[in-house]
Amino acid sequence: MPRGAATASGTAGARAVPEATVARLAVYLRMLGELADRGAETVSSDELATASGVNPATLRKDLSYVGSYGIRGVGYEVRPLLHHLSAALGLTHRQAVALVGIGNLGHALAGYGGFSGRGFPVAALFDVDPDLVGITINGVVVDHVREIPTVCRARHVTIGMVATPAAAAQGACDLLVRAGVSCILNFAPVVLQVPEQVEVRKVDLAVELQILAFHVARRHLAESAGEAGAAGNGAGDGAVNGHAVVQS
Amino acid sequence: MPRGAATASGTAGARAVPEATVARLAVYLRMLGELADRGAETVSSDELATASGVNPATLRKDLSYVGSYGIRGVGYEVRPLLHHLSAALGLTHRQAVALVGIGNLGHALAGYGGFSGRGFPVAALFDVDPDLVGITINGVVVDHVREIPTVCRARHVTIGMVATPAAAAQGACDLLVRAGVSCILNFAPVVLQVPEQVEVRKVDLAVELQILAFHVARRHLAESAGEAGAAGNGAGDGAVNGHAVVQS
DNA sequence: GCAACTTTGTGCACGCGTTCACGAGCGGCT
DNA sequence: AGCCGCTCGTGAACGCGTGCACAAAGTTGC
Repeated sequence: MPRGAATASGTAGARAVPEATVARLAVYLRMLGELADRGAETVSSDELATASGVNPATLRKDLSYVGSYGIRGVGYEVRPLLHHLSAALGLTHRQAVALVGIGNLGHALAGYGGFSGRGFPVAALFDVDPDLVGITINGVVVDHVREIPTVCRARHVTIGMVATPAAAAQGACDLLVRAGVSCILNFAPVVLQVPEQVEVRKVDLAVELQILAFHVARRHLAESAGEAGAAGNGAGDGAVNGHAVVQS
Repeated sequence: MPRGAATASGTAGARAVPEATVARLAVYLRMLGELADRGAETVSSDELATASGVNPATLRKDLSYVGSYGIRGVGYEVRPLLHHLSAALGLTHRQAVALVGIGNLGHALAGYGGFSGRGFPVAALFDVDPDLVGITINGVVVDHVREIPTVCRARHVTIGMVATPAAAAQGACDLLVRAGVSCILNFAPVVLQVPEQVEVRKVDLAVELQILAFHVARRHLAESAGEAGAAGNGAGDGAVNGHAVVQS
């Protein structure tokens, strides 16, 4: 990590879009898609914000990061905003996705319609198991992991997903990196080591459950211990602090 | 949201553990498990932090939230810390999990060994499809969604997972809430409406990919625009700004 | 054409989370 | 036993993200 140097200001010049904003923009995009399907012409920031589960001011600020196309007194035109957001999120070109690890989770991901339906066709599948290599899932043939560099380059894969067991994840990741993949979505419960240019996002289902388990325990604790007065059915005092819904 | 009143200090008294800290504690716990399997006796905050992909200071502060059991000059004893963290995260009792929606993703989640292996046995499965109701996955029979309230109560389910299509998610969520489930992990691409006491976490795979796509696009942009020198074959410069790895 | 209402865009402040830096305690060595 | 080196625990500062509140701008009604 850099010390004090380069206080994030100098670099590109284009105002960097915060990570959290990018995540929300993707949600807005989906909501806009639904609105467009429903035939809506315009949306106010209030409507779109409540539908997305965020504060209206946050939404407006988020949209302002990518340049504002709203009409004061009216709201946002659904179709233009949808296209604009798509462009801002880099969805103008379909991004080919490679998936390594066709186990339990991998198989589901390979068959998941939500990816290709939203511009992310799963273009390559890999595993080491000889019984899996050669089979076809959703029209894509499973190749051996050693083919990752050649196949990924040939099919212009830009995003990799790692759904292997923990022990194999780093190796799969290394192969993807060697294939020129610069963004990786990691489902394996390990912290991947990657060169600086490569971006990794981690989705850890067991951790998600543990976070919830913590809240269950805390709730039980607070409920059995402290509560004396009040109905205890949740609302009211606000003893236990603030935000009930996280909706990360 | 409250204005100035109750500046988060007065409340319960027990220092509230930040959400982000809880998420990291779960990661530390896993790493400690691996270390214990490997026969390690002690770990320093530096080792555990790098293994978990976080700053050592952050790790120490995180651990201090749940009471510190470290030994100055030595580090942390693996086994005691592991037990202590398990207790702090509410893993002393196994939390029964219910899964609604046995589609592509749901089937994989039902068969995923990582849950029951880490203290979260999948104790109930639900769907509306008559072809699915009655079949057995990993020793658990799929029940009809209408059975959610009775079955969940009978099996002491504390955590619910929603893996239905978007249109059915809210209904499934409502049934889980009525069954007394207070924590829900939502895989459907909708913002669930829940009463205040219920906590929802969202895992949205399409959004994750879109976030990565954004970074791919930004990288392409920066690379084609500004860059003049360098090989461009992947390794090397690292000119593009700051943090490459997010590992959320 | 003017006034009033509606809704966007954004400067500002608050609070949270992360990181640094340093004091406090513990083990090992002489 | 005393000193030294190592590592934890934590107070303080920085930076970021969020939410409020208000000005700018456009639209509708008269």
